[in-house]
Amino acid sequence: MNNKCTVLVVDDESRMRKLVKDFLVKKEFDVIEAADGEKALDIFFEKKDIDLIILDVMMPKMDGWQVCKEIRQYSKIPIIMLTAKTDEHDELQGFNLGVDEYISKPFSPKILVARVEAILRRTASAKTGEKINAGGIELDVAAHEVSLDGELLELSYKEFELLSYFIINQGVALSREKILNNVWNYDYFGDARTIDTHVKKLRSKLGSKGEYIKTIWGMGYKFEVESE
Amino acid sequence: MNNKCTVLVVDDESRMRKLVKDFLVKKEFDVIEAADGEKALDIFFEKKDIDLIILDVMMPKMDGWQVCKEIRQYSKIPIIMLTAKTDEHDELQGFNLGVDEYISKPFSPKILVARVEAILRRTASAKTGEKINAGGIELDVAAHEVSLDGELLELSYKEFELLSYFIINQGVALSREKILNNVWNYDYFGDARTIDTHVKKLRSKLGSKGEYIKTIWGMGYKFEVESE
DNA sequence: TTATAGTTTCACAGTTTAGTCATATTCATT
DNA sequence: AATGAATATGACTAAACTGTGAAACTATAA
Repeated sequence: MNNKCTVLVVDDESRMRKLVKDFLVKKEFDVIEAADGEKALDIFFEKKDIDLIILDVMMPKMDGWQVCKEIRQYSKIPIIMLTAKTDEHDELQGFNLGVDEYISKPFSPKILVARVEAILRRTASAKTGEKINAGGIELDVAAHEVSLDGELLELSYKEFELLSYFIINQGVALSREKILNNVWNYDYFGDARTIDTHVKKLRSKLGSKGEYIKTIWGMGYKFEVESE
Repeated sequence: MNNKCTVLVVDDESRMRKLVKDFLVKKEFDVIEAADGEKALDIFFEKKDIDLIILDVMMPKMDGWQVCKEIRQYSKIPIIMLTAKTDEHDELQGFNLGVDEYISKPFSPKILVARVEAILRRTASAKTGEKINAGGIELDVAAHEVSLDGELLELSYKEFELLSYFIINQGVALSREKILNNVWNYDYFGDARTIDTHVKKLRSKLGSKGEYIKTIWGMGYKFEVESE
């Protein structure tokens, strides 16, 4: 999947860096380490082929938020933040700063790797102008367009976001909460039934293909194409 | 089920280590031994492919709690604690430290193995795309789907949750209380007989495979596939 | 400002499901 | 085999959930 993607791991604790590095190396990633925020910035601006940054929040001199803010002025590179404990305020701050994922220590390295791969998959498809096809529904992420059997479909912003989320996660049962957190924002506190309304519209716009959006009673929705 | 999962067994008594090791090896696990807490930490941070740790509480130099605390700063790896006798205070402490299971000596090695397998199944299924097969019943946690010999089975939300819980804990006897706490919520105050009704429905939907859900008289239920 | 499209909330109706209860059955023990 | 206790079962009711249309609200552009 990845032709040696390069990940920059920033943490002041060498043991933690080593832990993360070893797991990523095992999964065929190139890993560069940085012991503090300043070094991280140096490396990032010097080497130009870094694909993702894993950033510890708690660091001396320059903390993770500052590093993130600095980088975000120049780059949209995916950033994963590591924080000591689940702290909702942190999480909100992170998403405002454009953090892509947020993992609280302690974490399972396997999960870390899974998140890294998921993010790179996501950004890869957005970059290369790749199109995703699911049962005749063609999604052009870069162009923000959807075609039904070649015919362009008019979708609103939210409708597109929702359909993208469904198609990217096809075959996976998605709870309303999960959908809200991903398609809306983590700080959205509205009614979960809003989803239903959007699903209704999507289904009607998708015509017969609307059936791919399945209802999972008591749980949420799932996008699935029959013949697979 | 497991492609040679590696278990780290930490106990100062070599006889106890050997006992646990022999049973795990018989079940196709790789086993690494450590005679004290410090060695355990060394091994854990050096070798990165350990899937589960079995940890004795009573050890010289560094006791099990300390080892657990140390590891939990870096990893969510499943930890099973062995203690000399059931002591509620210990159990609470362990729970706060993030211990996954708690087994009091003396224990039946069979139970130990069953718990190890249950925990690994649990963590494995958390990873996406993992399917669990138990005697022709295939559980796809991500898709929220169950197949019987390849044939998709229609289950309600609760039925699916209950069956998942049974299959993840296959081979483990489950009291009604435990089932209520895990499949329902901790604040559920309804009748425990509700479980019976759901078991009834599950059994009938599972057809001949319904027999895998065994009744343990005066206690609860156990999911077990004959030939195992 | 007004018009327009998009988003969200709400209430009602129609379904599905969960849980209860009474009765039948099974089990362990004597 | 008889007994008492626990479980299985089927029918029923209450509760929970979803689909839908319309109204309220928001943001945007003319």
